Amino acid sequence: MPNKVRSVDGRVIGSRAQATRRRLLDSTAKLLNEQGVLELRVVDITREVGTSAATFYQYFNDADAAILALAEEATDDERPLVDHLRPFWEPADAAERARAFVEAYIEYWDQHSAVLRARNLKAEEGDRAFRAVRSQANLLVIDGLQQMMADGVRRGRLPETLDPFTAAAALVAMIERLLGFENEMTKRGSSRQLIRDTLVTLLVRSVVGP
Amino acid sequence: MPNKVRSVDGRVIGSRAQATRRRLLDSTAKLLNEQGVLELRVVDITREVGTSAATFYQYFNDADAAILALAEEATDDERPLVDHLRPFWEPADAAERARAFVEAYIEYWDQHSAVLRARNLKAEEGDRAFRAVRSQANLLVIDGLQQMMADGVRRGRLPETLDPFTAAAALVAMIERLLGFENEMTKRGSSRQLIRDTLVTLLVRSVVGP
DNA sequence: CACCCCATCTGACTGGCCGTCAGATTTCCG
DNA sequence: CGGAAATCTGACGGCCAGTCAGATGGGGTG
Repeated sequence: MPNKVRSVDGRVIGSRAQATRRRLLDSTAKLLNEQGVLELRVVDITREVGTSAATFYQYFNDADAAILALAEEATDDERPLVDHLRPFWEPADAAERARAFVEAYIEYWDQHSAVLRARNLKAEEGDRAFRAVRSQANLLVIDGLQQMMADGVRRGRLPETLDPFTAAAALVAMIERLLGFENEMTKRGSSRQLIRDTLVTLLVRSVVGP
Repeated sequence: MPNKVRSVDGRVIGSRAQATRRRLLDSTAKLLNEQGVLELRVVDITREVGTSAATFYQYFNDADAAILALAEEATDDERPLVDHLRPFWEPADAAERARAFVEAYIEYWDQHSAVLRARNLKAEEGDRAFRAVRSQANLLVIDGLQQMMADGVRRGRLPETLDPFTAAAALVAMIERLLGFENEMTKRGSSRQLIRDTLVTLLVRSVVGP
C-alpha cells in the first residue's frame, strides 16, 4: 500500500514535484514557528520558497491542508514516546522512567510546538480532520498510561474511583498544557527544571501510586 | 479611579458610543463562538451589528484588541471560583468541595471557551498583552491551590519534592486542557460525568493527599 | 542529437478584507 | 432654534485568496 503523495487533482506526483511540496511544507513550518497560525499567509510561504501562490494550490487545497500534513508528520515523531511506557513502571524505577518519559515528551513538544498548537486549536474549534489527527496522536500515549493505571487499580495501588482512560487523558492534558504555560511560569519562579520535577512527581503519584 | 472606556484616539466616550462598543464586543464574542478566531473578520463583526468597519476601528485598534477586552471580561468571571478554595479543603469534605470547584470551573469554561481559546493561543504565540491577561486569570486559581498544597506539604500529607506553585499550575493546566479534549473523549467512552469524577479524584489526591 | 510530450510551474485576474480619512449625520445643550 | 461636539460612514488604496489558461522544462524516444 504505497499511498503515494498526490497533487490536489489526484495525480501521483514525480520527484521534482515531491521536492517542491517538501519545500512548501518546510516553509510553512518555519513561518508557523516564527509568526503563528494567525499570521500565516500562503503568499509568504511561496515567497519563502521562491515560487508562486498557484504552485502552492497545486499541492494543498488551502493553508490548513499544509498544516494538517505537518500535524500528521508530527504524530510520527510522537510514536517513539510510547517506548517509555513499556514495560510498566514499578515503584522502584518509576521516578527514573517517568523522568525519561517527561524529558522525551518535552523535546517532542519543543520540536513541534507551533504545529501542535495550530492542530489543537483547529481540533477544538471543531475541525473534523484535525480532531482525528489529534485523537490519534494523543491515544498513543494515553493508551500506554491507561494500561499502567488499570494495572495500578487492579493491584490496589490506585483508588477504584479512578477511570484509567479518563485519568490518563487528564495526565496527558496536564503535561501538554503545562509546557504552554512554561514561559509565564518561569517569570514566577518556576524553573524549567522545577517543572520537570513536578511533572515527574505528579505522574508517578498518579500512575503507580504514592 | 473611574478608568473610563475610551475610543482609539483617547477620548472618553459617551453613552451612545458605549452602547455601540458593547454591541461590537457581543458580536465579536458571538462570531468567535460560531466560527473561531481564524475566521474572525472585522467586516463580519460590523455587518452583524449593522454598522460600518470604520466604526469598529474607532473603538479597537484591530480585532485582537476586541478579543483582549473580552478576555479581560472573562477574567472577572473567573474571580468567584477562588471562593471554592477557601477555607482549605480538609480530608473530610475535600471530595465534596473539589466537586463544587470543578463544576464551577466547567461552567466558567463553557461560558467563555471561544474567547479563552483565542486568548491562550495568542499568549502562547508570545503576545505580551494576552500573556498578561492569562497570567492574571490563572494566578487567581493557582494561588488558591498553591496555598492549600503548601499546607499539605507542611503537614506531611504531600511529598516534600512537590513545589506547590508549579504543581498548582499543573493542576490548573490539567483541568483547563481536559475540557478541550472533552468532545473527543466522549466518543471513546468517557462521559461528561466521568470526566468530572476523574478530575475530582485527581485533584483531591494531589491537593490534600491520598 | 533533435524532438515531443506531459508534468510542473506561473502571470494575471477577480473578488474580498484591512485600515484610513474626510466629510456626513446625530446628539446635546444653551 | 442654532451651533458645536460626538459619533458614524462612504469610499479608497493596498494586500491576500484562490483560479485558469497558457508558458516552461526535463526525460524519454526514434
